[in-house]
Amino acid sequence: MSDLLTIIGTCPLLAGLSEEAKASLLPLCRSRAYSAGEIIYPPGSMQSNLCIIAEGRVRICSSNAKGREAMLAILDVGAWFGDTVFSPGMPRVFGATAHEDCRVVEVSGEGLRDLLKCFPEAYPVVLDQVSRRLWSAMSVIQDDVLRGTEARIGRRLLFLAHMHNRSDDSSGVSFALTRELLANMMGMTRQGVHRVLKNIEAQGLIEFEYGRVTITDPAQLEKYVDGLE
Amino acid sequence: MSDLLTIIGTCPLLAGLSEEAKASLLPLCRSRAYSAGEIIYPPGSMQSNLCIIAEGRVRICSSNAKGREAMLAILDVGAWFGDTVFSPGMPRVFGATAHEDCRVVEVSGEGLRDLLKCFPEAYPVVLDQVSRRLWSAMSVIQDDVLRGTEARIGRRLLFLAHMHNRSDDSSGVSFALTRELLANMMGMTRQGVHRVLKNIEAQGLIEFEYGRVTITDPAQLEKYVDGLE
DNA sequence: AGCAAAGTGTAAACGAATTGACAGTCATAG
DNA sequence: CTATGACTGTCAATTCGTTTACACTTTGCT
Repeated sequence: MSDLLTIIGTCPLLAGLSEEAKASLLPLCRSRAYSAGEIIYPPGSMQSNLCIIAEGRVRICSSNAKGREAMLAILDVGAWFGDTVFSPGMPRVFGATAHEDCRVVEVSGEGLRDLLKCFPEAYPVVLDQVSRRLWSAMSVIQDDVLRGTEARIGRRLLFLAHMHNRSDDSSGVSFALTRELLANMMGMTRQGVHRVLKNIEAQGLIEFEYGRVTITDPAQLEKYVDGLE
Repeated sequence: MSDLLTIIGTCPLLAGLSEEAKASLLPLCRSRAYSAGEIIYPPGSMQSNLCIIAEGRVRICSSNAKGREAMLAILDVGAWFGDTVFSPGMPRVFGATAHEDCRVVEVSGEGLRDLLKCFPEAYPVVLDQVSRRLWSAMSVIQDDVLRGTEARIGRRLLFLAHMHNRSDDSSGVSFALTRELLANMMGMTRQGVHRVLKNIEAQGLIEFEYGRVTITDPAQLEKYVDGLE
C-alpha cells in the first residue's frame, strides 16, 4: 500500500503543487476502501470533495428510474473525479461507484480551494485539467447529437484503444471490454451494440470474442468512422 | 457603443480581476463586428482566444456532413465563449456564428493566461466559471442519454424560461423561440419537436404561437417532467 | 397592398434502435 | 469437474423519431 504523498503525486490535477504544498494538503486527506459495487457517492449528492484513486477502478455513472444506466467513464489509478470541487453548491451530476475493490483518497473541497489561494502557482495546472474535461464533455455532446450509433461506437473504441496502448503501433490493439459495458457507456442496449459491432466486423476492421475487442487496423477504422459522419 | 473596459466589466469570467489587472488586459483585446450569419470561428479551428460579446447574440454550434446542426447555446451580451482558452492546443469542438449583427471582443488566450499569473487573485472566479460550464455540459450528457425527448424538451424550456425571467414569478413565462431553433438545440427535427410540444400542451402546461412559447405553470411543468424520467 | 422569406401544421411511409424472450457460451470457485 | 453466474447471440414485435411531401400562416420589406 502506497503512502498518501505518493498517491497525490500521481494525480495530474495536483501536479502543479510544490512539495511544501503537497505536505500541507495531507491533513485534508482521508483514505477509504470500497468493495466492488459499493457506492462512493450517488448522483445528486451535495459535496465538493476531490477524489483520487489509490487502488482499483471507479465507475462514473448515473441511472434513471427505468433502470437504464449511463456511464461517463471508468477511471484508473491516479485519476481524479468529483468535478464539483470547484463549483461547490452544485449537486453531483453523475455518481461514483467502485468498479472493483478499490481505495480512494478524498480531499476536502473547501480545504483544497483555500490551499490553492496560498499556492497560486498550482492554478494553471488545475485550470488546464478542468478545461480538458470540459473539452472532452463537449466532444461527447457533439458526437451524441451529430453522429449515428456506428460512428459513435467506432470513435469510442478508438478512444479506449488509445488509453490501453500508449505506443501507437499501427498494428492491432486488443483490450478487455464486455458488450454490456460498452452498451452502458454509449447509452444503448447490449443488443444494439451487438448489431453495430457485427457490422463493423463485416468491414474487417475489428474482431471480438468473449470479453474482448480487437481493433485490427486502427488507422483504417478511423478513416471508416470519419466517412460515416 | 460602450468602451472596452465596460464590456470587460460585464463578463463574469473576468469579474475577479482588479481594476489594475483589467487595465493591463486592454492591450490584448481587439474588437470586431460581425453581421448576422457570419462565422466567428468554425468548429475544429485551432485558436485559444477568449471571446466576449459586446453587442448582439452569438450561436455556439456545429454541423455534420448531412447538414444536421447541433446547437449548444445562444449567448447574450456579456457572455464569454471560446472554451479552449485554458486548454490551448485543442481544436474548438463547436464553432461560433453571429446569430444577429453583433460585436465581439477577442482577448489573446496566451496573453490572458500570462496575465492571470501576475494577478492570481482572479483564479478562483475563472475556475468557478469553467467548472460551472463543465457541470452544465455533464448535465446535458446525462439528459441526452437518460431521458426521452419529452423530458429533454421540457427541461430545456424550463432552462430557457429561467434565463429570460430572473424574477421567479410562479405565473407564466413567455419567450421568443421558434420550433426550428428549439429543434436544432435538441438535435431533433422541427416535426419531432412539434409533436412533443403538442403533447405537453395537451397537459395544459404550455401554449405556443408563431415564434413564441409560453409556460403557463413552470412549477407544474417541472413536476411533470420529473415524473417522466 | 403585395410579395418574398421565414416559420408552421399535418400525415403517411420508413428506419433505426429498444423491448422481451430464450437458448447458448465462457470462467471461475468449490 | 461440475455448477453457478456473468456474458453472449439471435429474432420477432414494437416504439419512437425521422423522412418526405405539401399546403398554410406570419412577418417584414418595398
